[in-house]
Amino acid sequence: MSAALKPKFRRRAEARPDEILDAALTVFTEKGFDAARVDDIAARAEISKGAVYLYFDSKEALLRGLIEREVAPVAQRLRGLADAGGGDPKATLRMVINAATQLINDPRIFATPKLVLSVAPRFAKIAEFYRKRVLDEAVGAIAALHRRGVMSGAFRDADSDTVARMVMGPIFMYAMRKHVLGAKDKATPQARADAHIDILFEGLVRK
Amino acid sequence: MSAALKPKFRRRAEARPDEILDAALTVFTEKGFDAARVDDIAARAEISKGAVYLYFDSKEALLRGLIEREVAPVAQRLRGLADAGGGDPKATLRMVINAATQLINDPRIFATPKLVLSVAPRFAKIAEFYRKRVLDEAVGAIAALHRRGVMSGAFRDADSDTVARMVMGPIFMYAMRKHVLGAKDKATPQARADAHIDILFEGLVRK
DNA sequence: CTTGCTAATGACCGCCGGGTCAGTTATATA
DNA sequence: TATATAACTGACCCGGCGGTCATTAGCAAG
Repeated sequence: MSAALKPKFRRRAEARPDEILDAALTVFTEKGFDAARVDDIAARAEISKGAVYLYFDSKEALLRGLIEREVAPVAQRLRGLADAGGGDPKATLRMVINAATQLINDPRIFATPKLVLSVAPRFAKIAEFYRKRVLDEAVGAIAALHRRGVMSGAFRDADSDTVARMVMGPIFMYAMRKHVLGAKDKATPQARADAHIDILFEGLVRK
Repeated sequence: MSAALKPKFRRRAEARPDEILDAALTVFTEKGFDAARVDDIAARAEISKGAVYLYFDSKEALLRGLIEREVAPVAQRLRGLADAGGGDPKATLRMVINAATQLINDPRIFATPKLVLSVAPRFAKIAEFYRKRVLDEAVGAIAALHRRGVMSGAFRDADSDTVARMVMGPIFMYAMRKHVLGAKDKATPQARADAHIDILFEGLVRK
């Protein structure tokens, strides 16, 4: 008990807002928006509750700030996958399904969608924001990919929005089952992705 | 303003618990579990808050009671559709997708799943209960249907769980988008179901 | 060292909402 | 009409949490 005695707090953090949002994401995800106390978030960020209110006007502002921050990288990733894969729509779609199936396994990646879904009934603005900036983007990207595939003759013609739902729906449902309802599964992500691609590409019916 | 003067309250309702649960479902769905006040629920059931506590120990008990009551009919419906459709797996699956696509449009039908999803992070027991009694039942029923189809030569062989996810996932995703995120769509349920069935049965790839 | 400023604290307030309970009103019985 | 009892009310309590603010701790500059 000699040299250390770390200071009661450190000053001048431009990094503070981000640290607070990190803490908020963790606590909101663990407990849900209402049950999470601002004190919890402050504690997790290792500052006092008062300090939180230096950077954010209210608990709700914390939520909005968090979701806005989290949307950007997702949107970017989505745009990336739309353009990726060179000219081969089949290969690209395969890649997309593989990547999404892998990524969704990570609880941290699914944390924000999960949070948005849970607060959506009470915060219509947030719901709309997320729908337009994430869901519609994703659906649009996959639909566009499908249409390119139809043009190039790789895919049969079909309703592109439905195609998007058949790509994302099963993955989304798996995520909900695992991260929200707490199910464990035996199949590896790779096996799931392979089966998904096989059925989606070849269909269910024996020819 | 003479004869009526309706009594301040009516007595002896064996129907009370059910009326309260009806009110709870409405209010929980509108506001979410935490934001819903027991006073709100009482008001909606046209009784006082005190009366609610004559029938339920706590707000949480209200939630548990509600979900337990709502699970039974869903499970029953699932079992029904699994057995229906005579011997033709293709026709049965077509029917299942059609029915599910139609049913999910009704906000009241999706209300409980939506509620469960929103409280699941905080009430692990409820999440598990719902997962086993509803989700696993549904997945099991569809998987069994698929396996029957493989036996009879109607379907190609594939991982049955993945098949189940490809049947339910797109429908579930549509429901979330509509009932949770508040999206409106142009396509009719029939059109969506038809496209879903077409892609699922025939596959995406041009032969 | 002093001064000035900002980052941060932590004790505090007020209110909201879950839960209680003494009292009141309807009903059954006779 | 009188009595007993079950159903119900509504005022109340109290703990917890969002939000505030006077005060203090750290830092930079002269």
